[in-house]
Formats: sequence, C-alpha cells, structure tokens
Amino acid sequence: MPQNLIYIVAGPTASGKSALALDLALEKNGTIINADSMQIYQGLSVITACPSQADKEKAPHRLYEILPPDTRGNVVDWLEKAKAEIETAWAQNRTPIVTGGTGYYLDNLINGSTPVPATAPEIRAKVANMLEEKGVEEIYQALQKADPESAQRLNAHDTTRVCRAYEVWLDTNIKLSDWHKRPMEKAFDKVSFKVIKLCPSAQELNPRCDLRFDQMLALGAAEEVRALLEKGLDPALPAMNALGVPELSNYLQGNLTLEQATEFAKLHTRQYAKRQRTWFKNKLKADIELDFCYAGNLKETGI
RNA sequence: GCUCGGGUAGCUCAGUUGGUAGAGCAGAGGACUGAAAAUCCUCGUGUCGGCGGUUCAAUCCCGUCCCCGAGCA
Repeated sequence: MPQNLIYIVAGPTASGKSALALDLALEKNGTIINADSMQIYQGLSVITACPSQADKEKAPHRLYEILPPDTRGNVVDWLEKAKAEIETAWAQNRTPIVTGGTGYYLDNLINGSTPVPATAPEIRAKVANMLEEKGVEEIYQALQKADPESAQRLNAHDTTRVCRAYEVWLDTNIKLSDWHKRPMEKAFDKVSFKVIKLCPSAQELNPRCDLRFDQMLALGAAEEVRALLEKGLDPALPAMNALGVPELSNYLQGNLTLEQATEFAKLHTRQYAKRQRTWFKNKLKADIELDFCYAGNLKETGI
C-alpha cells in the first residue's frame, strides 16, 4: 500500500460516487473520507444521502455526520480533519479514498489553500452586521478603498466573497489580494492523487435526482427536517440550507404543499448538479473520467 | 345559446395613444483562493390564437372563426 497515494472520487449528486467509493474501498482496502460540505453535519443523514449503516459496516467511513447542525463548517476545518484521517489511514495501511460533491474542498486538498489565519469572530460579526444594516454595496465601496485589486476581481453583488475580502483586510491588515500572492499551503509535501471523476449527462442524471428525492421522502426526510426545526436553529445556518431542508421546512410550516415542496427540492437539486458539473468539468483534472453514472460495475470502469 | 374576461418566449404575465415586443421563473453557458448543497455573472425572434378588412404600416382598430375561464339562460 503506497504511503502517499490518495484516491479522489468526484462527481455531481446522485451520480453514484458513494457506491463507487465503497466498491473501490473493498477492492483497495480503503478508508472512505467524506468531502461533502453537508454530509458532515449531524441530523441530515437522509436528506443529504449519507451512506447507510449497512454501507458503513462494509468499510470505514470518516467525517460523516460529525458536526452539530448549529455549527458552521468551512474548507480549512474540513481540510485539517481530512488530513488527519488520511494520515491515519496510511498508518493503518489503508488506502484513503476521499469522496464528495464539494469540488471546492477537493480543490483545496489537491492544490492547497491560502495561508490566511482564521478570522476573528468579532470581525465576522462586525461585517455581518454591516451587511444587514447597510447592504453589500457599502461593504463593496469600503473594499474598493481597502483592497482595490480584490474589488476589481469581484462582482459587487457577490456578498460571500465581498464580505470575506473585507473581513480579511479588517482582521489582518493585509489585503486578500496580497495573501493570494503568497504560495499556497499544500496539505502534503509528497503525495500523488488518483482522481476518478463521474461526469454523467444531465439527461442521465436529472431523473436520478428526482427519483432519489422521492426515496428520501419515503425514508423519512420530512421527519428529519421536522426534528431539525424543533431545535429552533438559526435558518441561516449551513445545515438549515442543505437542499431539501428549506423546501420541506416550508411544507411543514404550511407555506407549501408537499407536492410543491417536492417539486422545488428536485428543481434545486438539478440546478445544483449543474453547478457541480461546471466545476468538475472545468476545474478538476482527472486520471479516470466516466461519462455515466456508476452502477456497480467497478471492473468495467477500468479502475 | 348569450354576456363579459382572456388567448403575447417552455411557464406566469407586462406592453405597444398603430411604426413587428419585455420582465420574472424555467433552460443554457460560465465564475469560484476560510459560508461552496453557498454566492455571483452572461445569454431573450417569439407566425403577439387563425383568417379577412381598414391603413403607407396591425400584435394593437374593425369583422369573423377557434380555444380557455367566469357569469347569465
């Protein structure tokens, strides 16, 4: 078992990557490590299509359902955990198989991340307040003065990125654009990745997204969302915005019929899959690229 | 059968005091440097229901027919 090999299994939702990762794990004595920004939360196992208990018993699965839903994950925290799990797998003579639909996380693992220190919570709160009271426009204007290069690069309405760039400036007194000029922080010094990418067409994938949501409902997705609502969590939390959660919340609160909620959830899932397709197509280089959904035929895939 | 509304982009609808039309949603493509299942950007020719008429010019006015709603018989 080479001590510097990491398998990556990437693809849009419902493309069968969890099944592929599991088959690969059985074949390669692997440990599966989650790279999905939503499967990492607790209380979302159905709506987020986490591996079943039965699957988890077939091979070790790591970083699934580990964060309480009232917390906020991010790439760097994930990366730290993933790194530790990868090292543990190597130490146990197992092959790490990192799988998930969050292309951004995978990208940071493979290509490294920017060495910006963690932003102070007060700063984040301050910018969040500014956003609430004055809107992105003012933050963008402030950013234009503080870090014109970043402002140039960003779209003025892109709240996420405009806020982040401004936060970094306030917190570190160094422009985000300058941080970006520093070398990336690589997760590992010497490592080789074997990237397997599933790229099914929308025509093949969309019906699977629809079908899977129906299955989630049958497995108790609505009850899961009800339990989440009963915790009285902030609706702005990432976990509360996993696909299907806002839609089913609206159903449970009487704002939508179940049919309407289902329709919206399916629609949003298809739109998400499209964004994933764009990311993987243009940003993730793969060693093996399959243009169909995985259907349990590992040997035929040439892996 | 009569009366009144409607029939405009895949859907919901706006609009043109007559000079061949535009929003939202959907869809397509794209971006992505600590929220990423997030956030954001770009892309709009369609017999303006059919056929006639008036007019230099009709999707708009007039006639007629068809279809869908509501009401009255």
